[in-house]
Amino acid sequence: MVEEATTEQRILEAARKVFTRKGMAGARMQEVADEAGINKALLHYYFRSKQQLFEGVFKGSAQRQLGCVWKTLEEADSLFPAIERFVSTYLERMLDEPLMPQFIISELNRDPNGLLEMIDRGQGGRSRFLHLVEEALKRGEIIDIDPRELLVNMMALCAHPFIARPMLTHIHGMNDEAFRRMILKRRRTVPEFIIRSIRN
Amino acid sequence: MVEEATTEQRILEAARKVFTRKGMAGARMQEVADEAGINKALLHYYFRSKQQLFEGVFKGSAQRQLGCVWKTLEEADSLFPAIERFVSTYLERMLDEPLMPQFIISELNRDPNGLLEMIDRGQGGRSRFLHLVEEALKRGEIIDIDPRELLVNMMALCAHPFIARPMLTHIHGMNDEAFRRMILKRRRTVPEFIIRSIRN
DNA sequence: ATGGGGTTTAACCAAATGGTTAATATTGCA
DNA sequence: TGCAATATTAACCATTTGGTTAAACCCCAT
Repeated sequence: MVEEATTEQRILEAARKVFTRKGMAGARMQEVADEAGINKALLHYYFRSKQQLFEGVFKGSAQRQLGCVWKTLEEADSLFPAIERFVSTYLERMLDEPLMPQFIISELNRDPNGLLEMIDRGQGGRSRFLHLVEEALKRGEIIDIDPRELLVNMMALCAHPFIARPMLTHIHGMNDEAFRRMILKRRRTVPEFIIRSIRN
Repeated sequence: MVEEATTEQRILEAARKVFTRKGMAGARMQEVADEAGINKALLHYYFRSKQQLFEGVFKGSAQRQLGCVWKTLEEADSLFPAIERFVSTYLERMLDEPLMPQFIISELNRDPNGLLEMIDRGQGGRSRFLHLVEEALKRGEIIDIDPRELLVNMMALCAHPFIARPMLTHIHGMNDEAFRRMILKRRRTVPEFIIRSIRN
């Protein structure tokens, strides 16, 4: 028996699509309703306002995605494997939801308050990472580098291809399949790139 | 004698601010008019439509900024200096206009057609860069690396701090001054990071 | 001064948009 | 079966928004 999606799920899925495509300001409630195959009034029956719908989508989608990425850092017990797992997990997650990074970034720029608290979930992973860098430094495994800057670089190398996707695919003349292959390849090359540049 | 800005200039400047803050969809013509200290009708007197105003702002701002960054690659005659100049020029330019990267990226994601042609101005710099990588490879200066991927990494390391600024400053508890210092420091550390990881 | 071109404004308009209402259809259950 | 709660819809509303119009204003060459 085919379990049909509940109306609420269909709405959230439709809203996710429309919001990530058009952004909060550009998204139209009517478009979400159409995408979900329902009436606009029904949309407001389930989610009283656009803001509320937005939060419903954002919190679910973003937290699910980012959560398991940060977790790789918390679980790691030495630096190089931490980097490898962080990068490959990040890239694999985002392949499932390629518009998510740009969406998060975009909304964070428009409304820094209220969304940032969600980022705080990653603080555990962050401090764990800083600790791993310190340890590796003490053991003489890596050169002296600002651990915060290293984290910035890791996130940059992971996220940027998704965020700048239209630009990259255009500059390098890639189609969707080529983009996908590039990301899969980067699961290996990005950790190599990072580790080569910090290894002692 | 103080040369006052012409009305058209004031409009463009105001529009740039509003568009970069709110994006195309979120920007309001009234807000641009207010910011410029003029009437909304006068806005339409100078720029017949929102789209036209948007293009006026975008083409000027983006082309001016990106133009001289790509130029650093065209002018360079060996790889490592090319990387150094590209990075420092990029970072310095974007410090003047910190919202520009996010703005470009964001609009490129919403409307890939029509804006992409502007990116093509960079093709000269791109092919020059690929050539420099090949040469360095032949001379045995660097390890075997996909030059396109190297370019992606360079752009990622430059652009990402600006694009993800609210997230970064929040995660690492930075204020505006700390962010600025971080960018200035990266003029040196990013080229080091890149070159260390590709040098033979 | 004055008439005419470019500039600026107040008032206005039509369409789009987020949101509401009241009535109808469906479902679960006593 | 019948009734109450839930789900769904069509029609409607108030506000916002991009855009227009026609009149006023300013400046300067005649």
